[in-house]
Amino acid sequence: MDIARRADVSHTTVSRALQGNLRISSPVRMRIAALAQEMGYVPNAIARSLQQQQTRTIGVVVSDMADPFWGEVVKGIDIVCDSNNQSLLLHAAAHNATHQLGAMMRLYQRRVDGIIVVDSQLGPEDAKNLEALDTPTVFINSQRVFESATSRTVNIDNYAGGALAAHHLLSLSHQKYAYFGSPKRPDSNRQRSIGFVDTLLAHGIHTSWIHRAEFPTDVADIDGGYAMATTFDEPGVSAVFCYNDAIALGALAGFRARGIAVPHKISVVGFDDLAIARYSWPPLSTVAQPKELLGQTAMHTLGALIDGLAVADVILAPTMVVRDSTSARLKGIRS
Amino acid sequence: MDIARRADVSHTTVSRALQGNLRISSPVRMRIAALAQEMGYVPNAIARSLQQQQTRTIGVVVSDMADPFWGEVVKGIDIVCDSNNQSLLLHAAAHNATHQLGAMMRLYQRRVDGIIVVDSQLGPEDAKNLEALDTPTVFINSQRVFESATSRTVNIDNYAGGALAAHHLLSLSHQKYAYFGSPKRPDSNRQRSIGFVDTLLAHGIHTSWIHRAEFPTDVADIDGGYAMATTFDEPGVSAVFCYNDAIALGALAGFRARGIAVPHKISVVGFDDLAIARYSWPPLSTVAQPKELLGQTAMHTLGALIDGLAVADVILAPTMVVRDSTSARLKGIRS
DNA sequence: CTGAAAGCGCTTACAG
DNA sequence: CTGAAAGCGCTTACAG
Repeated sequence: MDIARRADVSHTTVSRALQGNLRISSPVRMRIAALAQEMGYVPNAIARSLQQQQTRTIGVVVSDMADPFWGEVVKGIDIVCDSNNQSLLLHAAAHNATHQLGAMMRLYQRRVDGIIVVDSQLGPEDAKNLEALDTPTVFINSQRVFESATSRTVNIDNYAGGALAAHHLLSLSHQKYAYFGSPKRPDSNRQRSIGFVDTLLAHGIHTSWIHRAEFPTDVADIDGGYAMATTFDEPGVSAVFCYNDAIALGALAGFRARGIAVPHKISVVGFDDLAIARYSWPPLSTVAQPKELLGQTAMHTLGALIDGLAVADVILAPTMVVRDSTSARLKGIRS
Repeated sequence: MDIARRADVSHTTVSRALQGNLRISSPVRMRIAALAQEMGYVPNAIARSLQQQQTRTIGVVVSDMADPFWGEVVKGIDIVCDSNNQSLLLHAAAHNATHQLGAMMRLYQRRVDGIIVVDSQLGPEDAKNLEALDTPTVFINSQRVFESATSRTVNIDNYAGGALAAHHLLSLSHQKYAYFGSPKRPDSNRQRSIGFVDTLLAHGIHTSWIHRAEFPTDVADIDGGYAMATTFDEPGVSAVFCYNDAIALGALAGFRARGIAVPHKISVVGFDDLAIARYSWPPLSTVAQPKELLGQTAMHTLGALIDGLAVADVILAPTMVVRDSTSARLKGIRS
């Protein structure tokens, strides 16, 4: 270390001084600090990581960074990383289980202290790989459910979200309903639809009055929503609950293309509350997820896991945001 | 190294075998590979980085990860990182020059091989800090222009984009125009508006027929667009070009709130071509930026910089995407 | 074809 | 209060 020579002390002393170790005398500490400043010395975090067997880095794997929903979640993660003086190693395009596992492997090579995977597609068959990685991991809105000793889960309460949508629509006295689902997200799709349907049934809506649509797994959500809205044709349905805002936004466009007025002919509710939802036409009624909070909570859970503390899975509550894409039933499609 | 003992060879041999070094005999290589596999050995990239003085990591600093535009750019960056076997260290919420410099400092501590800053707010006064960092850097869509030996720039041609918008609107025979600008992005805002205005002037539009609006710097783009649309009041203006899609989307909502039909009363064109732009109401005519390509190009430029090759700044061409938010002039606001 | 040794830039127990 | 030494997990020039 050059600065050791110029300060005429040892290596060791410089290292300690820069850490603010109180065993180093104040004058020496000042001199070293000044010298470091002047020489533009910046400690090498790589060397430090190697020595300490800890990188202060957390890995994040995301299915699709172009999705604004995940953008907000990652922002939440980043904020707490920043305030913890941790860094964030990102894999931004891991759209299936294989890619996600691959990304986790690469993160492990870099010895991240922990991993957050967002929109996880991993299932029980991956549990052994996970344990082999032996890195604390938290899953945000995982799409399949399974247990692993080194991992925890932070999820939105999808069932409750579906119920929220149902209550809102029920209060508007609709009678026939539809659910526009996403085939790519088995677990959350199921939970949302079940929460929705259960609630409708509990309020006297007959099964035959509840319809479902799904789109091919290889099309984007928004296109899927558009497609479902243009082809959907159940007489009397006046309210549709969509798996997420992207689908709802597509559906809005699809209904418009058919000349079916929202909300007069049909009410639509989404899920997520994207930034854009307030500005769609009509402004979208939707079940809101606390996106940044999901990220922050995941970081806190991961922190506990890393520190070896006991932590439980967490489930966050959604809220209903009413805007103008829903209104009281007048009449449905065709009659 | 445990595996060295079990294979009954040295440390050195294991290291070489795992690298596929041909100087190691084939049988030994096989045996070691099998052992490594069986023992679940994964090389420590941190140690490797320290030894090689190269981390194969690139740092990315973004002003706001919740913005879908940057999400797509980062996705482009990630894709080439992935195929280069590089990792991506992200700082996701550096919304001003100070934060951006701070983030770059943290990246330097981790000895990233290079840095990409997206939506850079840095200006000439930061040049010396940049050079002190002595890390190859590329700026994507930087908002201020300056030179630095260690950095390059990848930008959209903002001037050409403004001209594209003007040509499109001119072809629809509008007469009075407005530009809805973003005060937070001095350089690109200026370029887009100048490209727009120059082109209009060149086609005989009188200066007094071109109006501009801007919103307070502390409000979000989309809200700013809404605000401008609801307050804008220049008689006869029948076409507005917005700094970006967020502003245009807000403006669409604002005009709608006032009962001003788009495009019948007023045409609006955006800039960016966000995924949502096709699904707004009406679908937005906009100047498209090649978002993933911006990210990929930045990576290639950065690669050259890292390898010490000569590279120039690059300017990418925008394209005009015509949808339904623009049409031939009928009449403007009020008359 | 294989190994012993040095070194990347730090931190920290041990000794003084 | 300060320093010499060992070690984190790798790679690679040098020697054999």
